[in-house]
Order: sequence, then C-alpha cells, then structure tokens
Amino acid sequence: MSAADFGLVQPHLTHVDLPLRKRLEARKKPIDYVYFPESGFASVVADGHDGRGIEVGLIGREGMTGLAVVMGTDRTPHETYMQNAGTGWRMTAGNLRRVMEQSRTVQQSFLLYGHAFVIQATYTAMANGRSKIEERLARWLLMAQDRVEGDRLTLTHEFLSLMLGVRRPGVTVALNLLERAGLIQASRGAIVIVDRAGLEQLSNGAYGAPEAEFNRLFG
Amino acid sequence: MSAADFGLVQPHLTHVDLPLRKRLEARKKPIDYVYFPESGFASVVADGHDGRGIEVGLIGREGMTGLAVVMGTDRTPHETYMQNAGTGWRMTAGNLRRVMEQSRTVQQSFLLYGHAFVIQATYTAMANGRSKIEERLARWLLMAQDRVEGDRLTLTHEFLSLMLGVRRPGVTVALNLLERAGLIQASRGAIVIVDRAGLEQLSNGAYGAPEAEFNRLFG
DNA sequence: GAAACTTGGTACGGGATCGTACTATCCAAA
DNA sequence: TTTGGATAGTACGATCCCGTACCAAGTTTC
Repeated sequence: MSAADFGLVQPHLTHVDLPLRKRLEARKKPIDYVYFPESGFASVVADGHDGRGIEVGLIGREGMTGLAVVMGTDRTPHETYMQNAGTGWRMTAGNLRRVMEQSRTVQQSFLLYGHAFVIQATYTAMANGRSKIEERLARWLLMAQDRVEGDRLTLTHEFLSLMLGVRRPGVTVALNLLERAGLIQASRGAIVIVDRAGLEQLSNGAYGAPEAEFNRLFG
Repeated sequence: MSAADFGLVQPHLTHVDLPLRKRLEARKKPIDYVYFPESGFASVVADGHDGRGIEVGLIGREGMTGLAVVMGTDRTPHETYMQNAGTGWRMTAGNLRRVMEQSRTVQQSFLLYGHAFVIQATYTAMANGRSKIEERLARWLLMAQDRVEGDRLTLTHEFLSLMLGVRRPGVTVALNLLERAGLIQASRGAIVIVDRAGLEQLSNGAYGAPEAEFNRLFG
C-alpha cells in the first residue's frame, strides 16, 4: 500500500491488545470493527450444525479480519477469534467503508488480500479432503509459524484438534510422529519448529500454493 | 442488479455455448473472459501436487467465473471448467475491469457474489473435513440441482468421485445408499433427485448454510 | 450383431481415523 | 506440600475409506 493510501487509513486506526480467544467477529452478527493484527493470529471457524466448529481460515499480520465488510456486507456465518495472543490495529467497519469509497487504490489493496484469503480457504478444502492428519498438521504449523515471530508456538493438542477437526489423541500421535522425525520439538503447551523444510516435505503438497499466490500478489 | 447497472454491463456481453468440459479458466494463466452461465454449471478445481484435483467451488446461473478479476488480479492457481453443459454470457476481463471502475454499484454486485463464493468455499472445507461420503454426496447433488432446470443430473460416478476427491466405488456405494433410501433415482450416466428434503436431512448439516447466506444477500 | 468401450456393482485386505476410556505427568492453587 | 485441574500419552474395538481388482451391464462402433 502506498504512503498516500496509508495516510488515508492511518487516522482511523486504534492500537489494541488482542488477547487469547478474543472474539473479533461473531457469527451472523454485524461486524463492528475490522482488525489488522501485527502479532499473533486469529482463526476463522465455521460452525457445524452440531456446534463442532472447524477452522477455515488463519489471519495474522499479513492480513485483516472483516473481509465481509470489504466485500460489501456486514456479517458472515463464521466466528473469528484470536488463537495466539498479540497486538494489532482496528478501525470501525463504517470508517473502512468510507475509506474504500474514497480511494479505489485502498479498496484494491484490501480486495487483493481478499483474493489471497479465498485461495487459502480453497486449499484448506483440498487439504481437508485429501491429506492425512500429519500432513494437515504440518501445514497448519507452517502457516502458524508464518504469522508469529520466532519458532515457538504456544498451543495445546486439544486446540489443534479443534482447528483441524480431528480427535485430540490423533493430534498427539501425529505430533509425536513429527517430533520423532526431528521436525518439531514438543513440550507441554508449546511446539518449537525445528525443520521447516522437513515439514513442508512431510505436508506432501498441502502447504505452499496459497503462500506462493500471496507472494505473487504482495511479495 | 439495477436496470441502469445492467445497462452498463450488457453491451459487453456475448452469448456463448458452454459445452461439457469447456475450460473457462486455466490455472496460473491470465483470465481472458469471465463467464455468466445461464444454464449448466462449472467446477472450480484445485490441483494437488500429484495432479489429483478436487472441487473447491461450484458456479451456475447464480454466479460468475473470473472472481480473481473482480478482486483485482488476473489469475488463480485453480482450474475452472464446465461440468454440466449449458449456455451463458461472457465478457472480456478488460471490459469487466472498466465497467467496475465506471460503476461502484456494478462492482458492488460482483463483490457481493464474491462473498457468497467465499462462504461456499469455506463450507466445502468444513464438509471435506467433517462429513462422510454420503453426506458430501447429498450436499453436492443438492448444490448441483440448485443450478440446473429440473431434477435430472447427467453425470457419472467417475466424475462425482473426482469432484469429491474419493474413490469411484465409494460413490457407487453411497449413491446406492441414497437410492435405497428413496432420495434419488439412479440410472446409467444420470441421477434424478426425488426427495430434496430427505437429501438435506441426510447431508447432516453439510448443505444449507452457504445457500442461506446467498439468499440473505440476493434473495 | 459382434467387438470394443464406458459405466456401474461388488469384493478383498489394509490403513486411517473414530469415539472412548484410562493413566501419567505437569502445573498451579490452596 | 498436598490436591486438583489441565495437558499429554496410550490402548481398544469400531467404522470409514482406501487401492485395487474383477465382473456385469449398458452403449457405441464397425
């Protein structure tokens, strides 16, 4: 985004704390604020009819929440909340709408990120349909590390199982597999990424394509 | 879309035949035309690293191809081709860009459909992660019927297996299950939907949410 | 109408994942 | 220091789905 465009957006931004599990969007409720994380990341979670959600999107400092507003509506059927605590900026949905109307190029920047998000979602659909747990896990860990500083992720097996939509023991077993392969180092409530290249290889094609598309657009 | 807006779009539209398997978008290639099907439907297919694709989106008369252009870029990593022959209209990507620039409200209409498409993709991710074959099959049949006239779908088990990313015999077995339940009537190369409500129920929550969102926006 | 091809039905063993339950370990609060 | 809760490891049978193979039945081609 150009300096001039950022100048239009910046006055509306408020710096905010984004603690763990803070809800940034509620399902089917009007979106009040859109958030631009600068650290940590949020999960977009689709609710199944039986209340068992599954993650369909991951948003960190590369992106923003509130794409529904960018697309011209005010809500989605999904829930979005912080999965890894951090900080960021937010602006009201109304101000976002006004700035986008004011500047085509600002709007264009947000739309381009929207495109990147769609691609991420479609590849999540592919991974969920085609990949084994350890492959999806490797993909998720890589996507998460892309969005944090350093190589340490603070999360439990239970949380990962909710994100991937699988059993908790399934995550435990898969993590042990990754650890024995020397790709990660697990401890209670935390995972350290040791070998990114190895994880990418193990993901067996599940990781990479959306990231390549993002880099083509913004890199 | 208002009559005035349609007046801006209409001059650029050319009526075209959309035969089975016609490719509307090639992966990672610049999009020349965007298509508005009036009958039949197209599949958006993500390519796995091993070349085994899986469907991540379904587009019929309710929508359009070329969302990447709407979002401000010229290509996607996906492939889009007609899955059920029909007819439609197309316009060049350049004309689409110009019309959207000319009219905020035209752009807004297309963006709103883009939102609906994102929701469809995210629920596909959920279905792929959580639902059994027969549930996903019921969802797919309902989505397909939403996009054709009448209750007859012309497609083979083989094709369905490619769309769902499962084995062909898996589709055969699941279809027989649906038929024994009196929900469909299968014959060589064709499926007749007999009981929509029953299919929705059998889909176990996999069908419905994206359609509800679409209706909220356009219904 | 015979041959070649497409499509659909069925079967087999194997692997992935499930739901569940139980135990072990770590950490924090009392 | 003890106790209780959160987290992780392991095991069990059941179920779903896989890859593959083979055959049957319909359809097209010659």
